[in-house]
Amino acid sequence: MDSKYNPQEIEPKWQSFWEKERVFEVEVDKSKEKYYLLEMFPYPSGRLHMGHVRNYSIGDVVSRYKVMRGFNVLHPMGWDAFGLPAENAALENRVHPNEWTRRNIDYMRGQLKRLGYSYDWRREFATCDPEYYKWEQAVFIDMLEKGLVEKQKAWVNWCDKCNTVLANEQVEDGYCWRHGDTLVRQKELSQWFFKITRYAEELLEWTEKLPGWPEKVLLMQRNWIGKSVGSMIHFKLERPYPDPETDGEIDRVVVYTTRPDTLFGATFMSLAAEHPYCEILSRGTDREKAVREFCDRVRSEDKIKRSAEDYEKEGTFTGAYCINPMTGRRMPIYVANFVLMEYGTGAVMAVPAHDQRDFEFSRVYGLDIVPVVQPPGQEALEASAMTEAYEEPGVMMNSGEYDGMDSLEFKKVITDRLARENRGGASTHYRLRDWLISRQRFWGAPIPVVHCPECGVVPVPKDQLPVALPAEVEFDFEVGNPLPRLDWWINVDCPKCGRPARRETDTMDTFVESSWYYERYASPHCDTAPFDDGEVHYWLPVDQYIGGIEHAVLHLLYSRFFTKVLRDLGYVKFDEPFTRLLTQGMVLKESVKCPEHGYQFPQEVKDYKCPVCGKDVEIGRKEKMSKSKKNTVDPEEMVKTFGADTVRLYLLFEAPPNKEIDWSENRIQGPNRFIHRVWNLAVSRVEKIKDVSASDAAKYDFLAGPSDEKELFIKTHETARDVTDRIERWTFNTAISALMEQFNALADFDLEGGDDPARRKVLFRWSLERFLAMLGPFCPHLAEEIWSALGAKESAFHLAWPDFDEAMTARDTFELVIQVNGKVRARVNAPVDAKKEELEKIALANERIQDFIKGREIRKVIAVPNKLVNVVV
RNA sequence: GCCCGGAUGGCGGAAUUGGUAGACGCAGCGGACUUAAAAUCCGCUAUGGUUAUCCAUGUGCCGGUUCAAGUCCGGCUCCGGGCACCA
Repeated sequence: MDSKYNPQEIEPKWQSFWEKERVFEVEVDKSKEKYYLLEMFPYPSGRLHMGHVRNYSIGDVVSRYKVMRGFNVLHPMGWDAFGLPAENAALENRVHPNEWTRRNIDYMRGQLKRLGYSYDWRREFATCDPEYYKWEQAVFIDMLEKGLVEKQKAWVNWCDKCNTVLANEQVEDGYCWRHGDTLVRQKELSQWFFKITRYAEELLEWTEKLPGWPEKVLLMQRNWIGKSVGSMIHFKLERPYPDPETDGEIDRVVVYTTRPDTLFGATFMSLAAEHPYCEILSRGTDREKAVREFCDRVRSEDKIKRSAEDYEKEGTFTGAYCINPMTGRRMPIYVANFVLMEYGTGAVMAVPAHDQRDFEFSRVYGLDIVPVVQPPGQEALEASAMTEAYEEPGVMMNSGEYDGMDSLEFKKVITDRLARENRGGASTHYRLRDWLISRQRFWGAPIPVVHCPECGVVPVPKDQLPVALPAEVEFDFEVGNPLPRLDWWINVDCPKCGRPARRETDTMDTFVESSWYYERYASPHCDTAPFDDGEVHYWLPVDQYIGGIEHAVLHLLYSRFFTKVLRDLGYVKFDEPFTRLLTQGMVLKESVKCPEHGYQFPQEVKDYKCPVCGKDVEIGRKEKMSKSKKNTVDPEEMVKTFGADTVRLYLLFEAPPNKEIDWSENRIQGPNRFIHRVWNLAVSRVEKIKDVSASDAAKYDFLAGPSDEKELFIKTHETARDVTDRIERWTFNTAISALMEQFNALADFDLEGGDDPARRKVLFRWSLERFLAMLGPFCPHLAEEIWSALGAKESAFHLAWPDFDEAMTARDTFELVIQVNGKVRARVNAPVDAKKEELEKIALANERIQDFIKGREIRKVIAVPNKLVNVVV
């Protein structure tokens, strides 16, 4: 060993050793219990960021730990390689996105290897490999045939910057998830959808059966699915209207409500601006122009404005009326700006007495308020006296024969009656919408269908897959997405009739690729099917998945859906992809902003002055590292300065995995110093213990030896217990602090003292070896280096995890705490397992305690064996 | 508005089922080594009290249960996150 710790030298050495010895390669082995550990794969943006390093360092601890515990561990890595940044880079640099992507992958693979992660690199693939998306296209065709994918005309989200549509899950607060500054517009377009709504109930039910997931994520998914139980109610129109779609007639408006009990109080009807009836009902009347103008205006407003809290409730009368099925009342039909087309039927029965929005609306437009639910135990509501809607349950009133009935009970009664009379019935709704998966972009998996003027939509036959992206394409800002212009690529013969047809030019949402990549890792090179049956059912489901909380309803919901689809298509036999999930905390850093020059790199800011102009800067709060805020720290720089082991140890020691980390250059000194101390201790001791073997430790009874030997022996056992426990409980920061304690004990242990030098050496070596074994998952290079300096020929990767024997930690005395009235007044040594009575005797005999109880009456003495005695006076 | 989390020294964080609050580390202070600095090593470090091995106070606030509360119960405050005109 060099006297100086030099990670730049030892880390690459061990990395190539692991690669050469194929240490991390795994195969199906039915004699061993499998463990599939997965971290969310990265988008190859160019360089790893600190969040990646944290994610993968957490995973690597568990992976290496499970190997040492005897599991057959699958730990793969790959690339989420399709997506917009590659395409934008292509436009800017006029290179094919593939070239940009591959270059980034090569670079980032190198970065991952320099961090020493235990991946089986033979299983690596990128989602932009045609051998990968070929199988995605095959599944798409299966789904098409099963009716799980459909082209629908709908109002969809459009981002002007992405130049494409977006799924609901990709719209955050009305803004594009990629471009936080770009408002999403609504456009009516014909697009491809995955029928995820068919799985709404199953996806919801299974959230109750995933105990290994954080409750928070399950809750977010439940909210997103948004189940509500209510009724459909038909309202007859006053007169029929012609239906332009079917050439038939429209005679009713159907609404969905969770408050059928308030039906007697429905005094008008509200339609969404996107509702087709707005036009139909007003056509040819004097309301036509006003309705069209109102609808156009509302529709052109962006989502964020429409969902703002102070968005004023507005509407306009369509000129049409419908009839309340219970009261026969003539109800005017309005278009209202607060009614959403995407929820329920886009039409709402308005009950101003019992819905605050309807109440406000009725005030503005002078519509009748009829209370039908009476607050229990209070006087009946009086419409003229109401200042707000009464939304709670109560007792029915103004509801004919049902007056006096409990409103909750009435819900069932009225729904049953409507169903019996064919005027409605029970209905369940979900907030979840179908997943819009088509994108008007080049760099994605092509949707494998052709459009034939004769046969319509025709899937590409499976033996002609993949429908590969063209390799020879010019990229130009003026043109944008080149795909729709590539006549040679688009013009094909219809696979069905052979006549000229056109290829679909939309590609799939990149979230489709990430919905099943983890299943492909089981047999990444299988070329006859998406998965090899034996492999996928040996390894899957993923036992532990680790990634960011930001995917709580995106990737994690899509993946659950896709797995269920694959199951129903007969590809897999399990229901859920991820048994356990850890959402790791983000790595944060404060941002620094100059009022004139915007965000600045904190490390370039001195004395709170802008490095450009010298003006005072604002120190922002700690937030997620991002390029736009310039608050990033490049992990590669950190690895160059401190070494991979130190960066890993810092990220693991700073906080528990699920908590945020405030990046601090200061605090990396702790782990850095610890690693140097470990190195220095090894350098100074290795030669002295070379001639003894740790296995001789079994020959000695250290518990009977000198007290310092006994203490090190017990500490070593206790550390095995604590580190194991804490890894199992996912608090790696405290696992590391336990290792630090054992190290401190090792460093304090005097190798020279005692009566039997050989025994001391054996003890020290045995303790050091166990320490190194447990250090391995955290600092693998350091552990390997010292392990080999001790004479080992095998990799420390395959060491057995230190066992723990309770009997080996048996001390014969403990520190007894003596309290008077619950306050600690003395500590004395007492024999372990002393009886309560003995402890009481010891406590009362103590001089200091006697001072405290002198002249006072002892009311009670409580003794807790091996802990404390409390004297109550 | 609704639903989840949180709140412990100057800082990150410990404290399995109520039983020694502050493990481990950072920063700080003092000392050793050094011509000097860095590094390293040793010691101190919750707050207050004329800082002895003593006393008092102390885990966001108010109250309760208990021999004993960071931990349990009731009522708040603040912070973070998710959802939100969902009929």
